[in-house]
Amino acid sequence: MYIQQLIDKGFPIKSVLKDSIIYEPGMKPRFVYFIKSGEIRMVTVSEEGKEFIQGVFKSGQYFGEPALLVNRPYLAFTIANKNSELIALGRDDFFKLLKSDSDFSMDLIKVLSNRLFYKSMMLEELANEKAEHRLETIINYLFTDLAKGDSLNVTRQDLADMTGLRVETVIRGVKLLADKGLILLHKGKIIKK
Amino acid sequence: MYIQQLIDKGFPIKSVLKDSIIYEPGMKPRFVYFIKSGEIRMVTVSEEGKEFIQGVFKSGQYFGEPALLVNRPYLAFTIANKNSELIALGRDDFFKLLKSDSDFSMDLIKVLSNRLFYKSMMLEELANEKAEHRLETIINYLFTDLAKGDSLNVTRQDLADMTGLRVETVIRGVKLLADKGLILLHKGKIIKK
DNA sequence: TCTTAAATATGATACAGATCATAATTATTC
DNA sequence: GAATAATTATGATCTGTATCATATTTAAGA
Repeated sequence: MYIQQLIDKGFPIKSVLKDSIIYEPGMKPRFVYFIKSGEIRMVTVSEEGKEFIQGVFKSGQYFGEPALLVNRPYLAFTIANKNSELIALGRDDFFKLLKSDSDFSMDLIKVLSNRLFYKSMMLEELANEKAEHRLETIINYLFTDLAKGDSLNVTRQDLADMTGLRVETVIRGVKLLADKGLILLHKGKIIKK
Repeated sequence: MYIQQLIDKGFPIKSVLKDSIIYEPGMKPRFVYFIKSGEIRMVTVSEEGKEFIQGVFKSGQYFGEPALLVNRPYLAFTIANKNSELIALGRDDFFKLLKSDSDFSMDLIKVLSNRLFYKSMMLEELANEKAEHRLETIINYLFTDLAKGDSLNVTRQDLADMTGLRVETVIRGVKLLADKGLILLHKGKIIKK
C-alpha cells in the first residue's frame, strides 16, 4: 500500500461524491489517483450514450497512470461509484516515486500486466464469442476470490456494460447459464456454485 | 534497444520460420522474447477457429512479459508472420534485468501503457460501435506514423481479425469509407488521404 | 507471359441480439 | 408496512452483420 506513505508525506486527501466525474475523455492527464476509500469506475461512452466499463478501481488501487505515462489525453470517464477519498499525485511526483521506489515500479508493472490480461480476455470475447459465452467468462472472472455460495453484487446492467450486451440479453443469458447448472440464482442474485 | 545488450551478453539467437508457433494458450510462461528481426503476431482463437489479432510485434520489440509477470498461463498464440530471429530471456534473467536497469523498467511501463491504450480503444469499439466505425478507428490508428499517399499493407482479412468482423463486412465497410472520402483506394490498397 | 494462387468484390439469405413495450419481482425509503 | 424506485423478467419485432455462393481483380511463381 502506497497510500499511507503519500498521506504521511502530506499529500492532501480529496473527497469526491458519488456519481461525480474525476476526469473525462479528451482532458490532458495531470494526475495519478490513489484511492483511499470508495470505488471508481472507468467507462467509455459511445456516441449513442452507451457505457462500456473499462475497469473498476477500489480502495488501495490507483488509476489514470497510462494516459499520464504515454502523455495522451484520457479516452475514458472516471466516475465515483460511491463517495470516495482520493489522493491526486501530480506528474512530477509520480515520476519521482517511480524512479525512487523500485518496489512501486514493480507493482505498477504487475498491475498493468493484470489489466492487460483482463482486456485481452475481454477482447477475445467481444470479437469472437456470443452472448452466453461472454457472460460465462465474465461471471467466472468475477467469481475468482469468491467462495461457493457467495453472490455477485453486480446488476444485469453492470454485466451488460462489461460485455457490450444489452440488459435484456444479459437477463436471458444468465437464465440459460442457470438452466445449465453453471450458476445458481436466488432472488435474481447470481450465486457461485 | 535492449537486444544488442543481450546479444553482447551472449544470449543465443533463435531462428523461427514463418508460420511457426512460439507459444500457445495454456502453456506456462518461461521466457520473454526479444525480436532481433522479423514479425510476430499474437492471436487468440475462438472455439470455431476464428482468429483475433491481439497485437503484432516487430523487430526491436518484445512480447510475452505480462503472462510471465503475473505468472499465469498464456492466453494467446504467438506465431511468426515472417522468418524471424528471437532472443528468449528466461524468467530469472528478465527479473534481474528489470531490477538492475531502471531505464528498461521505465520502458516496459510505457510499452504496457501503450498496449493498454490500444486495447481500451478496441474494447470500446467492439463493445459499442458498428462495423464502419470500427474500421474507421482501426484504419486511422494504423495510419499514425504514415504520410499522406502511403498505403496500408494489411489485407481485408487482417482488418477483420483486428476488429472481430468478417472479410465481406470489411470489404463493404472499407468501400463505404472510400465513398465518403475518408480514405483512398488504389487496386484495393487503402491509402492515407 | 502464362498459370496459379491470393485477395477483393457482390448478391442472397439467415440469425443473434438489439430494440420496444410492458409486466412482475425485489429493494429502498418514508 | 405501505409507497416508490430499481431491478429483473418476458414477448414481439427489427436490423446489422454473419454466412454461403460465386465472380472478378490483383499478385506471385514458373
